[in-house]
Amino acid sequence: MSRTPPQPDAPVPSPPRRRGPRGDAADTRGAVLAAARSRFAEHGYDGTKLRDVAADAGVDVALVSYHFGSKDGLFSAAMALNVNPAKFVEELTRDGVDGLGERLVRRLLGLLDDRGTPFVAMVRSAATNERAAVLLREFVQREVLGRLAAAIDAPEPELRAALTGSQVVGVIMARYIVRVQPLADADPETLVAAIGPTLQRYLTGAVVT
Amino acid sequence: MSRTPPQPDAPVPSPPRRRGPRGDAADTRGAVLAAARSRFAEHGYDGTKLRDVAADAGVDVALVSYHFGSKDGLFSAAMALNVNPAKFVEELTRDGVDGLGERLVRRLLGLLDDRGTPFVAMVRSAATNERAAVLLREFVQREVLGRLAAAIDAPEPELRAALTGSQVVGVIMARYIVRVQPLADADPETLVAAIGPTLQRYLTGAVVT
DNA sequence: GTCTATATATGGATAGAC
DNA sequence: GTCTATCCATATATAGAC
Repeated sequence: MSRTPPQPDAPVPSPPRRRGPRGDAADTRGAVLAAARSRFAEHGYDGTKLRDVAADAGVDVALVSYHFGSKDGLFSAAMALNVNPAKFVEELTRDGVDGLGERLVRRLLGLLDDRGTPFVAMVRSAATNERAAVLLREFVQREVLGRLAAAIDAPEPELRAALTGSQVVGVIMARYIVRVQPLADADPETLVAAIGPTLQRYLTGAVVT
Repeated sequence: MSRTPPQPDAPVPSPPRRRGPRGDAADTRGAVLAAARSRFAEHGYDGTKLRDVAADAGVDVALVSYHFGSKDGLFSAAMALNVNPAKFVEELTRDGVDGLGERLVRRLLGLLDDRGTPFVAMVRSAATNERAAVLLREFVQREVLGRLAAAIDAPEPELRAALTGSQVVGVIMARYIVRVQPLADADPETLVAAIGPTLQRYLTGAVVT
């Protein structure tokens, strides 16, 4: 197998770009960011080429470097989350700890099922790129699991948070990246029923002997 | 951050290699395979360079191509599992279905905790490389989860198998790749107690409403 | 701000001497 | 079987004209 042959997602037949400032809304930066999110989510950090991002955004490659300095800079900017972790956790825990696991799964799937979310990109990139792994670890641990652990009240909060994170990451890998059936195409509520109790136990149940 | 600066795992001070057949055991092929497993596990498919593999093995780069034809060929050879899935599942299910979840976790951690196992390489590579993703999906689904689903006797065996797989992959990501604490350094038996019941429920419990 | 052209680096693969 | 030398493709980054 020829190692994922050079297949640009869409051949992008090099649309004739005219010179000078763009006539339209001209938010080059925004267009590049959107394209980058999608690319990073699909192919991970190393698999994403600046040329493809530029082509998707309909701008020249050089502009990417111009606006974001480097591929790293682009990645950082693209990963800036569009959801507020604090608000996210607050909404989940607002109604108490009962059914928290189910609510967490439901909310997460709702967030991830509409494509291109930065989180999928982070998980994908984390597998091969050290920078992405650090970002993911720090973000998940501090911004999400830390808050979650603080909100519940049980012994060994860090372990509980990590266990919860492991199941969440596993679902993301299985459903969105590796696409194991029937999990990949399962109805969201099926997964809520199946996985919710797991997270509930990790968060509030008996996890250590 | 300069995107994982060019840091070979060990600087490898280019040991003076003499010409002609190796005087020692001379299992060049085996040495290359071992090095490849370790590299693929550490850096994934795309992150692994033939030059590094060759350096680790103490042989010339050209020999890698000579023996395995291409990077793809090397990957396939390296991924040839050193554990027999059929035997693995048989041993797990031999004593019945009680405590199956715990036994599965315990056996898995025992397998993965001594480094460089091909499975970590597959998970890591699957995130960005399509070939690795296909290999992982097919292997896990057919060789492991399929047998496991057949061995237990419960409705919706495929969903159960996939759910089990998701938690397993999640632990691998969290413990070996992203290294989320305290899960990364947790005592194996702690994880057996924490995660075993989850798998037990996925395999034999009530997972759908 | 945007483009062209190019420097620079990297990594897989091959030809051919030994 | 092993090594040297090299080709070639790919990709990031930058210089400088417009």
